Amino acid sequence: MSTAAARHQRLHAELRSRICLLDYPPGTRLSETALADEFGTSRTPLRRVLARLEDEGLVESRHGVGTLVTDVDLARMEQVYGLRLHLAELVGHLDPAPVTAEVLAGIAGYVARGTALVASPDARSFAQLNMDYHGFGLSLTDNLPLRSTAERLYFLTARIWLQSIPRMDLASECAIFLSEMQDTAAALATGDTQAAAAIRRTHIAMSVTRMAR
Amino acid sequence: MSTAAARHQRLHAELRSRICLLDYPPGTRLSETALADEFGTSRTPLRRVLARLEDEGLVESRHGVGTLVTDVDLARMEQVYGLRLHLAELVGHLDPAPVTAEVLAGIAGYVARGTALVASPDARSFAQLNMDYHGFGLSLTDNLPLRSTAERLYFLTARIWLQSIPRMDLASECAIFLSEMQDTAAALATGDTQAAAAIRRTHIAMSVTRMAR
DNA sequence: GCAGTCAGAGTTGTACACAACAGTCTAGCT
DNA sequence: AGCTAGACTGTTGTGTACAACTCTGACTGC
Repeated sequence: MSTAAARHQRLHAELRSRICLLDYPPGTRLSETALADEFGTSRTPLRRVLARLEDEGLVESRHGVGTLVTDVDLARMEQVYGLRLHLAELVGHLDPAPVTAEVLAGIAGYVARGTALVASPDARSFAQLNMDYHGFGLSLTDNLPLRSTAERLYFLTARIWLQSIPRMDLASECAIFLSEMQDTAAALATGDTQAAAAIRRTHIAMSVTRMAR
Repeated sequence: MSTAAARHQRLHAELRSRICLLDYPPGTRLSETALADEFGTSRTPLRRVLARLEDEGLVESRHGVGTLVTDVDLARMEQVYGLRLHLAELVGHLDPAPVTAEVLAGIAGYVARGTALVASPDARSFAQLNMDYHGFGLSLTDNLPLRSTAERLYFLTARIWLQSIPRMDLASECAIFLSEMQDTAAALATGDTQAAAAIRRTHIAMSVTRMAR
């Protein structure tokens, strides 16, 4: 693989992570020159990354003003959630991946991380774990376009939970999350990816209703 | 709207159309300088467009070689079709748009174009009509992410029909297409967008099985 | 005759200088 | 005092020169 494409992927994932973990809160002005300087490159390859983030709806470049992190609210994102629910369900029906020992080891690891999170709740750790866990959930299907589509939509809504957590009970959210992972582990132990996908779907739906309060 | 963004949209739509109508068959080497010259701009804005097309999977840039139109075959695209089927169905369930007089006028127009197509069948005209009609079908939902996602996946598979038509019966395909549009017109006349979406879904599915032969 | 090598053309990737633009602050006039 | 014009600063968008890379083909040595 060419190093240029690899660097592009790295920068894209890094900036996307910063945006979705609210290191760059909505409205933040990202400086192309500052970022290029930080990553030891010129503006040109960096603009390639920002362009992709703009196509994905995470930033918005305005001539003469700056590159602004987009603002998101639950109302505008409800359409995305409506679609995400169905896609989560589809993971269990469209080219489901065989449940290998590797998969079982993966879910066990997430249960462990979830247990640790419940022991010492932290909003940012929750968000990071949720992000990683979403990637794991996508690995349950071999349907590549489904994966990339669901990923795209996930990162579009990922920030909302962190924005809403001040109005919610963090400890309770962590416990619910761990509970979901445990249920998923049980489903995967029997090789039932459909059940795992259904669990994910209902979890997302309930999470939305809790945030909407 | 800034003229820069507008031009970007224009060039993107134009190149995408050329690729999906096989003006640029798979494997074609697109020259950045030649395209920049044709559109009266420099390589920089044009590369922005090509980057987007690459993210969408329609072209692939290789350093020192060129920007190649991607190759697609039905086998690799079956995953995309599997997803498209469900999304087509969702158009009728997720934020369905009210059936206005404008919508009815739209479908009537497409039936007319379909009738003309049956009168004098032509592969390229079919493909163009199919492309426009797909956009119309998306207008039946107000769910924006569903629209953009379905559009993205459509253009990923749009070329396959034109590639397969030499092994199929063009007149028969045109008749089937017209029949679908007439059924859709009847469904929309009763305000039943769910039925319209279901018709679209079954049509896509049957089209795939015919192409697979 | 054949294989290896090297030079050349053509391409995309990168860096940088400059143009275009938006917002702000100040100076000057009324 | 208030208001307007204009310069100034900082940003993104564009153009262009050059670097990095791939492939081809001819040439040279054996």
